[in-house]
Amino acid sequence: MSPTPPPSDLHDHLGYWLRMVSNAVSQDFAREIEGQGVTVAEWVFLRALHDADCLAPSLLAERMGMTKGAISKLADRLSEKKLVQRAPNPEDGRGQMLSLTPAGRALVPELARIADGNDAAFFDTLAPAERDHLGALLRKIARAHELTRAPVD
Amino acid sequence: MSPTPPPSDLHDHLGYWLRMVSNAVSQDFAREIEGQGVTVAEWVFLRALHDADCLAPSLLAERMGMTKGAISKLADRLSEKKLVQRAPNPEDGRGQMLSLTPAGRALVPELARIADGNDAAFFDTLAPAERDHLGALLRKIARAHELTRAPVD
DNA sequence: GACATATAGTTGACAAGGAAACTTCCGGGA
DNA sequence: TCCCGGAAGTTTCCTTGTCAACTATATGTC
Repeated sequence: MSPTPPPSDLHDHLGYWLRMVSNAVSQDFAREIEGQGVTVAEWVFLRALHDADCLAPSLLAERMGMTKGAISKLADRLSEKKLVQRAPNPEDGRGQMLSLTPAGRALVPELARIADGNDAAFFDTLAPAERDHLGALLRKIARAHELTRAPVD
Repeated sequence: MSPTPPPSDLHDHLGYWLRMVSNAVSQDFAREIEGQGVTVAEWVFLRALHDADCLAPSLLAERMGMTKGAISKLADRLSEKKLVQRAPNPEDGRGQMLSLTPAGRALVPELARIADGNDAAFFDTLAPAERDHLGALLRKIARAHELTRAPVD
């Protein structure tokens, strides 16, 4: 028997493969939407706003799993790009309401198509049943660990 | 027919679930090894060095999927922590040879055990067959896209 | 009504990685 | 031998996130 067994290999962990594939997907996607002048975090931000019509930064922070500070700066950038606008919350002097500008609203479907294409391209090496299975497994894990935040990075 | 179909939902993408689960695993792991004074990138660095005995920074950059600059700074930090040492490469005046210090070598099995525990804890909600299947699917995707770099972030 | 406490958002300091310029060294031609 | 192109590392600047301190507003308690 060896005095100290060799440490487990990186490749033995599911987390390793998960990170590898996940990073590749995200990096591919980031590169594609870079052409639209937008980052992945900005895409998630815009997409959330598209559904909500108008959202408080604190809620967005909660949903995106980022700090208030990060959201504040993200909003600055998107506002600079004329994709998002801030308005005071009439019911609470501290709060504000974020919403998409027309340009921002117009951009979302464009980005969504890119996201669709990226996802399809990346997972087309799997058969449809395998894709379904992969999705089911991931959702099962997410549910078990009560993951709810939209992942950003 | 609607004039503009609604943009696809984030949740429709496999990449979304992949990122969500992957980020959760990594963040959990990062929090656990923080107690050992080490980051995830540093763990990957140390683990690679453990197998290689001595490695050039450029090779490490290749394997970790990071830039030379990042590796240079990572080596600085680990050297500061007395876990890694630099030596000049006798055969090439430009190169150097990175290796683990005794402290670094002693730390790797400790970190490996934490990694094992983290992985087990995270995926124990899946049945063994499901875990195998998940791993197989991820490796299939990695192979199809020729992913070889150890993911870091 | 006044004050203590909590909450919304902003800001500044810091961390860590990428891109590119830079330094040093190698090795191949003329 | 003397260049000159390329490779190895380092350094600088930029980006983008966290954390914690700060400002302003709201709310509950006496």
